[in-house]
Amino acid sequence: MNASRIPGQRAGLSRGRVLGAAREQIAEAGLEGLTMRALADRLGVTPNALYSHVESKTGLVDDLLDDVLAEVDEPALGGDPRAALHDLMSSTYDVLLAHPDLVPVYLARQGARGENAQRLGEIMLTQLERAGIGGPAAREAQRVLIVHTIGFAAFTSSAAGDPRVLAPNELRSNFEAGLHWLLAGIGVATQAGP
Amino acid sequence: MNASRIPGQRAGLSRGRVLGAAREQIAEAGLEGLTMRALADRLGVTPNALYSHVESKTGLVDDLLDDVLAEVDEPALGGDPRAALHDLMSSTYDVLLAHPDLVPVYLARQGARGENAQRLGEIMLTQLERAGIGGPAAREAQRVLIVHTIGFAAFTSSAAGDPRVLAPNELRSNFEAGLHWLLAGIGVATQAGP
DNA sequence: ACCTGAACACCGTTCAAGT
DNA sequence: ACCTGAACACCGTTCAAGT
Repeated sequence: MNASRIPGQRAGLSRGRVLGAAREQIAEAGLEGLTMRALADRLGVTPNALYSHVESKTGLVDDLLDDVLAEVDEPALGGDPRAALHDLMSSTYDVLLAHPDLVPVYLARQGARGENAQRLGEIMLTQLERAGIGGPAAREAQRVLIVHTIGFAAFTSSAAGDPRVLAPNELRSNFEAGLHWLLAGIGVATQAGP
Repeated sequence: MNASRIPGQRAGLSRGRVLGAAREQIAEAGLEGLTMRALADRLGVTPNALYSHVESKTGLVDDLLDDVLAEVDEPALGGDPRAALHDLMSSTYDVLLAHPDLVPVYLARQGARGENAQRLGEIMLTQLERAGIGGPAAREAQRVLIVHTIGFAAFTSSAAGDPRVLAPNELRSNFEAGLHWLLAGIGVATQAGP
């Protein structure tokens, strides 16, 4: 597109601008529409210019994934640990569904390598500890809750394009039902379901 | 590779042979190694010849996915419905882990379009009914159990390439723990965990 | 350090032709 | 109907060069 620049001239790119453009591209054309070449076009740059700010397409997507988790609401520090765990998973579900194209990629990658993913994982362990669950049992509970939350978000987002769709409301309350069953099994359940 | 054939000569291809070669290719080179061109090479054929037996690469993978589910053990008809549900999900988990490269694709696709997937879904509903769960509650339970099983299989298979790995045994008993929590919550639990 | 130009080594899929 | 030959419209990534 932009042939007015010659080698050596800056285009004003930055890592942040590249990630932002990637989010725009996904929003407009879906995950399959996110190619290095389309991304370069959007930024008015040749494809290889991106590699000055991003190590690879895989790395770019990894950063995108972890950035999404920054939007998850952290529970208050002093509150009820059971409610905190419920709200944390529930907020994660909502945040994931706000970026439906990225959800299927989550379980494919190792679930917890980015900064935000690790931080959320530690918050979970802290709240589990406060609820009386520690050691290996806490890590078991943590994995089950993560799988349920990301898995159900993936299920919901893939069902969105289906002909005989369920209403998102129904799938959300389905997610909540499972979450309560799990919290009860782990031993941190509130008295009543919603 | 094979330049000895001229247009019009048969190569002896069939849908079954294509699917079989696809499985071999995945086993040797992983899912990313499954390309139409590599598949054609393996069969001694030009890439476009495959389109006489398969509608697209996506369709091929869909068939591969559903074929895997044919290996799942069906529960005995007359037994305890709680045990049947447990064994069915447990067998599904094992079968999925026997094909780790295909697992991440499952949740990305609509979970239940193939023949075998639908058949297993109906078996679940039958056993839930026998356990006293019917109607919308049964479909809720069904979704939660499916998400847990496929999700945990995906988690386990992605953790297999990890440096600080957990033993597969540990992840399997982690899966079992979550499964028992869910069955208890649904209302079809056995008295004791494993 | 940041970008362009050009290229490498691939993809899935289609179209026309041959038997 | 089943295959080849050739091509279309793409990919991610690398290498050399320019400022």
